[in-house]
Amino acid sequence: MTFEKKLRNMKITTKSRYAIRSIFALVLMGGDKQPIALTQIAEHEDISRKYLEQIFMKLKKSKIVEGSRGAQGGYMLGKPAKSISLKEVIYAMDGPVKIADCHQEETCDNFSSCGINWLWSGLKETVDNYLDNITIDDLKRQAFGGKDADIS
Amino acid sequence: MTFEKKLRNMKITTKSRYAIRSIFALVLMGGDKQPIALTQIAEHEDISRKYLEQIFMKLKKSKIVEGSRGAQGGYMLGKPAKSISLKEVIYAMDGPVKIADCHQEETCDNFSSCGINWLWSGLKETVDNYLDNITIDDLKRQAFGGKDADIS
DNA sequence: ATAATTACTACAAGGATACTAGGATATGGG
DNA sequence: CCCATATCCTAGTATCCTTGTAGTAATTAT
Ligand code: FES
Ligand code: FES
Repeated sequence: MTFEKKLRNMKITTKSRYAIRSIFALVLMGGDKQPIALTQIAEHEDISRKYLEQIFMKLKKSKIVEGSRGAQGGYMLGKPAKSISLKEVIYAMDGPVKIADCHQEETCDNFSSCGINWLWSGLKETVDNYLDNITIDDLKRQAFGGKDADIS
Repeated sequence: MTFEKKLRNMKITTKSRYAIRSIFALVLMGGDKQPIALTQIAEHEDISRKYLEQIFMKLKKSKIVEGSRGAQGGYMLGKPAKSISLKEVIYAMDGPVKIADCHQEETCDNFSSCGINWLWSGLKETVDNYLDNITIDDLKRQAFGGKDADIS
C-alpha cells in the first residue's frame, strides 16, 4: 500500500517532460509562426524560467527550436511540428533512452555469457518505437479532439 | 559522440536486473526442484552476496521464492517458472513501473489542465504489457533455443 | 556441537537530478 | 543612442536515490 517512495525505475526525466510540455505550450501559443518569450511559457506551465532556459538551449542545439535574441525575441519551432517526435526531444535532453547499461557488447563484460540481454534490447525497441511514433503535431491534434486545428 | 554519462532515463534498476538474472540462474541450477545457496548464485553471476540477500528477501516477501534456512538450505522457486513474469519481479524490487510521477490525478495538481498525460499512461501501458508477457520460463526456453527443456 | 545458510537492520559513498545564481550578449522601440 | 527585453552561457548546490557494505541473530542438516 505504500508506494509513495519516489522510485526512479523506468522514469522519464523531469527535464524531458518539461521539454515536451513546453514545446506543446509553445505551439499552442503560436510558436510555429512567431517567437514566444520563455517567460510566457514558464508562467503558463509553472516551470522555473531559469530552468527552461537551459532546456531550450538544448532544444536549440538539436534544431528543434530557433531562438531570436533581444526585445520581442523568443523561441519558435525550428521545423514543422509534424516532424518533431517525442523520441527526438528526449534524445535532445538526456541522450538515447537507456533501459539498461548492459545490452551492448561494449558496456558489459558479461555480455557473451549472459542469456537475457535480448530482453533489454527488446524493451528498448518497444519504448523507442512508441516514442518515435508520436509527434508534437499529434499532441496538438489530440488536444483538439482529433480535428485538424490549422487555421491558415 | 559522448554518451558516456550514466543517464538514468527510463532505466530498469540494477536491483531488478540482478533479480531477474539471479532467478534465471537459480532455475538453470535446478532451483525449481531443490534449494540453491545464494553463494552459488552470487559466484555464478558475479554479484555481491550480501546484496543478493536483500534481493531475495524481497523476492521471498512476494512469494516468488521460498527460503529454507540452515545447512543445505537456500532458495527455490515459490511457484512455477511459467507464472513468474518480469513485471512481477520488477514490482517486487521497486514497486510498479513509474515512467512519470504525473499521470495520476492524485500526484499532479496540473492534471486537469494538462493535455498530455495520456502520453505517459500510454507509455506505461506499453512497457507493462511487454514485461507482463515474458516469464522466467520464457527466458529458459529462449536459452535452450526454443526447445522445451523440461526433462521430467 | 558446529558449520552452513537465511533473516533482519543499519549505515555509507557516490552520483545524478533538479534546480538557483549571476552575468554577458544582442535587439527592437523610444 | 538608451534601455528594457530577451536569449546565451557557465557555475554551483541541495537533495534524494541507488548500490552497495557490515554486523548480528536465528535456524537447521550432519
Ligand atoms: S549483458 Fe550485461 S549482464 Fe546481461
Ligand atoms: S499530468 Fe502532471 S503535468 Fe501533465
